[in-house]
Amino acid sequence: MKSPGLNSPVPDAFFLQPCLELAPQLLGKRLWRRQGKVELLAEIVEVEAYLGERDPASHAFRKTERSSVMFERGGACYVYLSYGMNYCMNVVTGKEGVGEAVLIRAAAPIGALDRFYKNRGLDRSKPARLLMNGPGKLTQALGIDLKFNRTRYGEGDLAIVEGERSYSKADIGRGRRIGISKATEWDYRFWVKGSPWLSRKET
DNA sequence: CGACCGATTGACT
DNA sequence: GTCAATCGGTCGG
Repeated sequence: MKSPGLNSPVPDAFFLQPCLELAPQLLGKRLWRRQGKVELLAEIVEVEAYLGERDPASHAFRKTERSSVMFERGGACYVYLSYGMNYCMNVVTGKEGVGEAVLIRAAAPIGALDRFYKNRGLDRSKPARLLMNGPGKLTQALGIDLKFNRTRYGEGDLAIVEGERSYSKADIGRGRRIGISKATEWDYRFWVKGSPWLSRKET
């Protein structure tokens, strides 16, 4: 039996919650993306929370031109270029003026995989788990780039929509964020326990 | 304006 | 496990 509202956009109030409360709730939600005539879906399985001025690892630690989108009203999309090579996508959370966002690190592809392989430039002989098991791979698979920065989820060709289920605390793993050099001890990463689509093996 | 540095990835030992 | 690619953001001079 399917959940009511499957694949319908999440309500606006969802984005207004505090970042650390919202982040685990994002697990099981889906990214919806219309790319030309094709509609793409992927279920979020791994995220990281980035707070504002009290989080040295966050781009919003200082309010700059780049990070200003993180201070917008929850539901904004923050995309930035990482290492000059990959795009990373975030869900801005909280009320306007609060500089918080959730980085989407990994997702499970839903439906036909052809477009995902094509967007990734991956040969079909490669395992599907390589399609979205990292923040840069995820954006590439979905065709997300800087054009989406400062747009709002649910207003264009990109949305966060309801999935088939939400995960309880027992189903969610929690640990340190990956790839940062500051505040490395903070457990702000959340993932779906046992998912084969994570960016790395669970430890 | 020059220098440094990443919220990463893929190729390679 | 190691390491280079690559470039916009940020900051110091």
